[in-house]
Amino acid sequence: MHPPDQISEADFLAEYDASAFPSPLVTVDAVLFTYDAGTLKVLLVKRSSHPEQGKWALPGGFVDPAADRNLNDTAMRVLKAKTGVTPPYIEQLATYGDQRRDKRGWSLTVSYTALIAHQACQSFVDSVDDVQWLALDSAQRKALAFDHKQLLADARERLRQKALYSIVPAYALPETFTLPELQTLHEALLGKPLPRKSFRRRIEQADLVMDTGLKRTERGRPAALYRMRERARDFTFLRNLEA
Amino acid sequence: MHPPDQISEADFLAEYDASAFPSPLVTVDAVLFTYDAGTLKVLLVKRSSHPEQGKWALPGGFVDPAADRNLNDTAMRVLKAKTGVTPPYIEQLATYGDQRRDKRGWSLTVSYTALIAHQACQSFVDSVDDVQWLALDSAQRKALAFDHKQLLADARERLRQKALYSIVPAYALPETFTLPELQTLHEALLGKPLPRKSFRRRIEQADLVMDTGLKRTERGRPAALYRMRERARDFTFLRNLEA
DNA sequence: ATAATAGTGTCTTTCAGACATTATCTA
DNA sequence: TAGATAATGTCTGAAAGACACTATTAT
Repeated sequence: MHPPDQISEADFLAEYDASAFPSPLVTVDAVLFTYDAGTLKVLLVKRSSHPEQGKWALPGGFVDPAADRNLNDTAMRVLKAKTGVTPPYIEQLATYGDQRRDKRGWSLTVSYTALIAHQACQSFVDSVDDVQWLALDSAQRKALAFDHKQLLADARERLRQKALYSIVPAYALPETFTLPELQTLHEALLGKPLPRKSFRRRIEQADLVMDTGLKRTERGRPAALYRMRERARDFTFLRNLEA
Repeated sequence: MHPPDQISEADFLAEYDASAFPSPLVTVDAVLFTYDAGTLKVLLVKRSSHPEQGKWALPGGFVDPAADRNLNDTAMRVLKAKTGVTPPYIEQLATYGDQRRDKRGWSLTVSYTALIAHQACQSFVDSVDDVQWLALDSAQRKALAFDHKQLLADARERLRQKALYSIVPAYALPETFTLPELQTLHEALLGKPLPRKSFRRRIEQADLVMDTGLKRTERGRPAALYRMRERARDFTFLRNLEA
């Protein structure tokens, strides 16, 4: 056994100076997806200041120890600043930290994935010119700031996986939606068509959605409008759709 | 459009002082599991200094911007310091950051889950007295430093999930192992018995293990010794075992 | 031979895939 | 009515659960 220090914890804390040690820069970045006009889109922000000034980036910002009680607060603050609202689905994805990703020095960013209905923040986003929804496919071909291309690819891959065993992607739709709508969203994530019957059957059997009684007619037979049940947020099917 | 700053990025970086802004303390903690004598165990370290001096904690440490190129380096450095080796399986799990978790101030820790064979570091661990393997169940009942009880619970839950759709837990076993051995490990994680036939069938059909030709006899009929194929690291079954 | 453990054969059950059929709207 | 899209019926196939059975060791 090492002998314990002779000073008390209180004395230790009184003396402690956090800024005495070199520490990474700490940020939070969010990958906010939506589904609009048959297209997966992601929210990007034009960087107004150095470094990487002028480039498009994921919405993000420094953790503010004074304003944020925890990391989730930071993520929500950052997203609200760019969309005017807080998305109905937000989840921590991964943390990226290394020497090189930011020219200012050793930096670390905690990445969040979030989903929102396009209409829920359309007017806000349209009102500013440094924020835009970009089609996911073109965003992934673009040069983004820092390692955001990687964060974006990882977030998409995670959401793609979820499309195989959950209906979490539905949070990218309005509160009420049709099953064909949800199916095309899943198909966009998976990059391939899904069997209609299987898709509906598993959702209905697991009782993940509630029929509103309303219908939406676009062309052809009207589709039933559903609302997600809260249990769908965490529900996972025992069996994946084929990858 | 905002006008871009007139100074160049190079000038900006030359002026930039990272320590001018308050930043969280940044650490990495690792949850290292093993399976020995029919028991799940986790590696704990006795804290030699303030804060939480004398309490048991997960192995961890500050990110060292000078020594670590990235977060993985930090995780491996921390684990090597406590076990003498680097585990064959290590994966980032989640990041915990808030005002309260560390009395020194706003702090953030990136949690890693790792697996290793007990024998691979037994002698090293036995040689020091501030490190020990503790049965997972008792560790979870103990008061651990900081929010490590939560990190431990989350890591266990993630590994439990993996037991349902992969054979990743096998990295907690020696390089060669028997299928009954692997099955009892999965059963320990899931807290319930598994059907023998199903367990073997899916592993064999997916060709996740290689027969070494050797047998191990404990009592009764000798069991075949297998080695994991590299593809088992990332393989996931299409269908989960029943939760 | 018996006890103990490893490993197999095979039937049932569950649920996704395939695909034809029916339903309900607009023009 | 035709065209379009939504929704269902029903068969097939793949893979997990149940469980009885066989195989191989030590004592």
